[in-house]
Amino acid sequence: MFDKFLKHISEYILLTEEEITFAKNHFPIKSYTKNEVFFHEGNIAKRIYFVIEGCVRLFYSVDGDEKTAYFYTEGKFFCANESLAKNTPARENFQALENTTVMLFPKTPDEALFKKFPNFEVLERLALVDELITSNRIIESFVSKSPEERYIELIKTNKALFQRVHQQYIASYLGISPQSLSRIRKRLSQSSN
Amino acid sequence: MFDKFLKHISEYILLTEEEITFAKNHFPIKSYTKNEVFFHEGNIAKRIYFVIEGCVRLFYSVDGDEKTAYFYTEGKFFCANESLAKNTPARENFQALENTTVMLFPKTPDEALFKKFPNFEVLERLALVDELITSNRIIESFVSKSPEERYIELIKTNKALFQRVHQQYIASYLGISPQSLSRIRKRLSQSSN
DNA sequence: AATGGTTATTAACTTAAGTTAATAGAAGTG
DNA sequence: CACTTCTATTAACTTAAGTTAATAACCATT
Repeated sequence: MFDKFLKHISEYILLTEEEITFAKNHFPIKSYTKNEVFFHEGNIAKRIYFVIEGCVRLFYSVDGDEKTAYFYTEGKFFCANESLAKNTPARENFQALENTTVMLFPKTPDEALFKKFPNFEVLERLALVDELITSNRIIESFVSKSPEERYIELIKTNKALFQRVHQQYIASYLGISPQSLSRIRKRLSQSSN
Repeated sequence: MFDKFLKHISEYILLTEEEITFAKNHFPIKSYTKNEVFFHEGNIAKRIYFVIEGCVRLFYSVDGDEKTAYFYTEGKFFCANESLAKNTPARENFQALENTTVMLFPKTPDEALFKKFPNFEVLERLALVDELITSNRIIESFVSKSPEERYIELIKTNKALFQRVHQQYIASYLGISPQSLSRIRKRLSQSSN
């Protein structure tokens, strides 16, 4: 499993032998079972997660409803950012949608660690920027596209997601009800025939 | 104007005398006139902006329409993040909605600068995290609230914005048409009387 | 293979947003 | 101050999403 981690992390940065050894000895690997909600709102985030294998859903609870904000798959970092930064209770919930294995990175900024292994600081910054870019794209999509257009965009950019994730979650991620997504799909399948 | 910068920046971090002097000598201050679009899509971002005074609108051009994604006011950092990180043409446009003064921070990560003045690195990370938290809140709002609820939320969290920004831009920021925002306002004013 | 439980689809109806256009109101300019 | 221009509101109509409920399709378990 650690080898898979190395493979994914090489997409971000080339770690030194020392850094790899340190990660192996100090960054825990954890596994969650399908559908397990392993981080609950109200808790204070202490760690940054990295998906080695599987798929994680970020959702908010609103009036007993779950509203999906994002999906994280292999090679992605995630955490309850605001909670981590401000030491406040998180509003986020994280759920494994498949049997999922993650690596836990230390809470940042960890200046002592960064001084010893500067690549971890670079890595963390890359992860932050990556997440920010993704978030900005989602916002762009919400302000500039209709639900139908967002659905079409998602198929284009991440068709694989539909093979892994329930449609109700995708509907929520698009900001609409499952019924509306069903209608959109019907509309599109009819207009293309 | 530099004093105003120091006042705002103190909300983030305490800079050393050396860092303050360096900023004064190396980080340019620029002013834009009301309505000026000072950064256009298609350009490649080279700088991080910091608002010293005024208000900046981030918008995307879609089929000749302008879609507002965010407003930046005093004390906020902004830039075309993806363009800056990947050296690709930006999709963002930035427009001063008032006469606006900004400070230009160097493109990051600037490892040489960070080594000499570590606080700039910390500052940049704080700015990134701040922007990410804001983005995540906006996404939470889009997936979990109706336009009307987003409008009510915005009044609660940032009423001052309504004194500074045209309603059409706020409508776009909420993901709806100006006419819809007008209707929402009417609905709410009637139901509260 | 049969069962029970979950997920997706469909339908009928309600509500609200999009669109086009006209009007009223506010702000900026000479 | 008058004029022009831009912005916000209103109206009428269209389109699509929300909602509730029923049904169909799919999965998991035994």
